Amino acid sequence: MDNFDFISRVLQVLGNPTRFRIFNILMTGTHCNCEIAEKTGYAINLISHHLKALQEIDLIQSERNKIDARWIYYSVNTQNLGYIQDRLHDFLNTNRIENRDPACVP
Amino acid sequence: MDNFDFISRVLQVLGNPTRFRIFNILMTGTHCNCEIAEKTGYAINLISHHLKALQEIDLIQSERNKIDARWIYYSVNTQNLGYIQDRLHDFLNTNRIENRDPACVP
DNA sequence: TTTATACTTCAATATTGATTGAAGTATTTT
DNA sequence: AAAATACTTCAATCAATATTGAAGTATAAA
Repeated sequence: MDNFDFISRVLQVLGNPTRFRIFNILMTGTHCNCEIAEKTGYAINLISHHLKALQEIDLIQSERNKIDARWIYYSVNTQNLGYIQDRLHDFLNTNRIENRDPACVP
Repeated sequence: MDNFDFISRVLQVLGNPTRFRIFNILMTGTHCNCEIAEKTGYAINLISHHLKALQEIDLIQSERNKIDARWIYYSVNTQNLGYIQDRLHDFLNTNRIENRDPACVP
């Protein structure tokens, strides 16, 4: 997957409003599935589904509680978020835009 | 529409791979519909449809050719792109992430 | 003023993937 | 060992929207 496809995929994943909302909750810190359910009102399996998509692009990570491993904590993968932030910034950089004359002229 | 919804909408629009590809072509400079069709192979009305969506969030703009007004030129709205770039950068800022203990603990 | 061009809009269909409900897994508690 | 908890995975349905084909609009050329 080249950089173009990577950015496209990230936008696709965050482009879903439900996922965007869940991600934004994780931006306020570590949460478990049940807490996200509480805050959003979404079904618990739906949250699980979207967390998986976020995890697949390494935007978030999960960790089981040391004492009670039934609890799984989800948090933003800060290192990769920084990377994505940079790639996205580069992608949207206005300097990339060339002063081009369209080929189709009368 | 608050900033959160705005970013969500931008991600939604760019999250579509076809639109993302069209947008990326415009990042290489001004194009008319027919040129995008040539480069992508997409149907001309499909391109028109996606350009409209990009235009609705002011990511791109259009201008008719002065001599032959049948030609419509599409280009990235650099000012608004810069704004979006900044908002997105803020949104993804790792400093926003709080060091939070999940409420659900054993 | 008829025809051609460049593009848009509309309406219908197709596709993707979001959502739901049920079943399954892992772990802990009793 | 059985029941409860926290969550995941599967399979089916549903909804949003992408795509297509046809008709429509605006402008220019013949």
